[in-house]
Amino acid sequence: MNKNTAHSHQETIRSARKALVKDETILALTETFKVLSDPTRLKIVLALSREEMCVLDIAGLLHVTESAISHQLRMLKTLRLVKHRKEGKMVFYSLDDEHIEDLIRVATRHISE
Amino acid sequence: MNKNTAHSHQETIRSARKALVKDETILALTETFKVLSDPTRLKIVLALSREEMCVLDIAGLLHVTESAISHQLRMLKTLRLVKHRKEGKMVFYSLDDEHIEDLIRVATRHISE
DNA sequence: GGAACGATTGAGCAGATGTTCAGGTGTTAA
DNA sequence: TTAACACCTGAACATCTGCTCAATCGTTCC
Repeated sequence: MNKNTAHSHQETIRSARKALVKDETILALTETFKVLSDPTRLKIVLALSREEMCVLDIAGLLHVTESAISHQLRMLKTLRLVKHRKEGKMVFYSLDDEHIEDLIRVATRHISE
Repeated sequence: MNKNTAHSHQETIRSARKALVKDETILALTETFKVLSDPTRLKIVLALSREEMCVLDIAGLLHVTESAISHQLRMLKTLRLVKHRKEGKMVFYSLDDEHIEDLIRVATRHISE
């Protein structure tokens, strides 16, 4: 039998016994947190949680260019966090996820200690 | 009175009336989400939520170098998410935040639809 | 003392990220 | 048709991020 240090030996045993979270789950979780980790995206989500808005409205509200907003909306759309509705030349966006607001609510409670 | 388009005019009124989230709050929220948006850090937090661990144990468990873990632990320590306790040449880390686990729990519920 | 060990640190690097810019699509109105 | 508008897109850019590597610190044990 190998004479490992007691330390790394215990680690091996513990590691084998412990049921870890699946990598796939870890990635899904980090993806979720990553979307909300950018100020612009978080502001968009917060704005849309109040009411449906079009791109120019969001851009004006956040003082960010149309283009930047459009890029972020595309990402939010891909991740199925927002949905859109066309009306003439305007595109109205709204939240498409009930859980996200819970997540922001819990985080808000967290930062206020 | 200026003849703006009806669209941007309404935006102006709405923007003035609406009470937005403070920028300071937004930054605190994104900071919180950003910590959990990296797989290595999330795994560290999940591991420490089960039990106190030293650097080498975490490194072995996650198959990441000591150095990488140490770097991340420093960040987690700065953000007061973990605390440490020295015992000889080993440093044991543990969670220092009750709310983080709630946040992960809510996110887990979210990804499982 | 010196060797071994656990942990930390800083510089450097490759990859990811968010914005800008210029150009494009599709729709409406003149 | 033409012009204006709302929006979208891809490339380029600067910045940020997480890891590696080498060196270092502090502690323990011989």
